[in-house]
Amino acid sequence: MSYDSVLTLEKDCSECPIRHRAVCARCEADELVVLESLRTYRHYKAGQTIVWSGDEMSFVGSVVAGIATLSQTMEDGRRQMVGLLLPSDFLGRPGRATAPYDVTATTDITLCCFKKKPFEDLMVSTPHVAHRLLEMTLDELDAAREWMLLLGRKTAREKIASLIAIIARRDASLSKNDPDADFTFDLPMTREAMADYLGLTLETVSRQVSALKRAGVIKLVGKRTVTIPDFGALLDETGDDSDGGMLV
Amino acid sequence: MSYDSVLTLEKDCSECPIRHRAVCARCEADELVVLESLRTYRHYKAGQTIVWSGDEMSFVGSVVAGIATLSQTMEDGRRQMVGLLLPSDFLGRPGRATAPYDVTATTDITLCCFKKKPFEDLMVSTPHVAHRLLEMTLDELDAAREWMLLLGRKTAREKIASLIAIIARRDASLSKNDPDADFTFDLPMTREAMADYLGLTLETVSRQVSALKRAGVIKLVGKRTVTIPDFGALLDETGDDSDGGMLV
DNA sequence: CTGAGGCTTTGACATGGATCAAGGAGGCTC
DNA sequence: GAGCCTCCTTGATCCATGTCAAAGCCTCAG
Repeated sequence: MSYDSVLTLEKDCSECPIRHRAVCARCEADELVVLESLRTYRHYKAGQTIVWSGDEMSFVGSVVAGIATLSQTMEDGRRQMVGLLLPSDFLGRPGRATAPYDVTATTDITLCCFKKKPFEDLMVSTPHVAHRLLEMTLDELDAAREWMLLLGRKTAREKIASLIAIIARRDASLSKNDPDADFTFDLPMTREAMADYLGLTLETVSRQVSALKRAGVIKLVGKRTVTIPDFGALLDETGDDSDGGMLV
Repeated sequence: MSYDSVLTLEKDCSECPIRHRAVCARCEADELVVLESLRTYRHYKAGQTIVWSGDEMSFVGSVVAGIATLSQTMEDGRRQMVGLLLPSDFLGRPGRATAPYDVTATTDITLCCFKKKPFEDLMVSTPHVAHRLLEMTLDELDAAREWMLLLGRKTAREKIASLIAIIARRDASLSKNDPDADFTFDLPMTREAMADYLGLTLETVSRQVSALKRAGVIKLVGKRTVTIPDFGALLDETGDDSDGGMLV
């Protein structure tokens, strides 16, 4: 294995960090061999735009490491984030020529890409890929619909609490913290990005974060590091069903 | 064919009105035979709840005729519609036990249903079904994301104009009207339902409909029948890119 | 250390949409 | 036709959030 390939994570698929969660999750060893022969890695720097809305998309792929966002912008500059791509999430759509949203790297990011046409062929020949992609798309649709409730009906304070709870939960599931301990994590985004997710202005975000802090629901260390002394208290602020919130 | 089966649209799949658009669109004649042996029709009256959020869902299926909505309700009664099921749309999710939303018939409705387990088997054995379902799910995801922009960033007036434009377009594509003529259609929902879609109150909906009428963008005959004298003028009110709006 | 630039906070004020309240229009039953 | 629904409209007022503006904090380059 070359030094370069170590740097860029281009290992065997069998050692890939997203092996068990990405579109290829269900593939057998022989299918992986085919995938491996088709894939190429791409790297983008934090802040870089990966695709512009309306551009032709010649490839599809999975996020291996890093975070990207999907967003739409109106003519006058109003912007709404419509999706978040975390490691193992899939980018692009087989069968579509142009991108419907802007895709932006929010951290340095590595993608495992396939040219669109070969991937479309793969979808036909490899049901495991198609099936896993369906599963992932259905999950994304659920997430989008939950977000619609947030955007359409929640107050600013509920929106902030919901976002923090979602990020906290994700971090908890990744880092397997002691669930009883206070727990602490970083908000991986600016106030402006939070505003774009939540359909608010950055000033309102700032004010509501301060309000939750004053109320003791969260604690801040610096601007970005959050500690949650009582997760239940945070959930009470989200406006979600008390039980529904716990189920996830 | 029995009298009863004519009444309930239970014809051969080959004569089914949604044959070319539903999950079964890609199926060959031999696959249809299998589907036909598994399907059962269900009927619901306008206003009836088809599934409650959290209920176990023992079936999945397609809308044959009529309209249903997907909605979420918060503890205090705030409600957000998160999806619309029109003829040929698919209801339910293979692999999931309970419904994540309320599903309500807004008109009398007929569903072509399959028990969940046999349908899941079908998904494996019939790639045409799985593939079509993926395609439909991706379309729904796009629609959900477009709606997120509307909910998060559009003004009340833009929301109303967008909703009317969407309904108008759908009716136009169904009825193949002369595109240059004024065209006229019914809003298939109450002001309250419109409010639940758009994240507004029914009063605001009423006011903004009146405002668009005063501005000459739409004309009303009765409460529900809308005429659009100049589609371009309506699109200008939606806040969408002038070209993007036209592309669809 | 100093200054510059990006991010964030906070204040003062404006306003779009929500809320509360009353009444109108059309359709239904009797 | 009378009375009663349900749905819709309109007015008055309130308030959450947006807008505009200033200043604070942190980091980085020099």
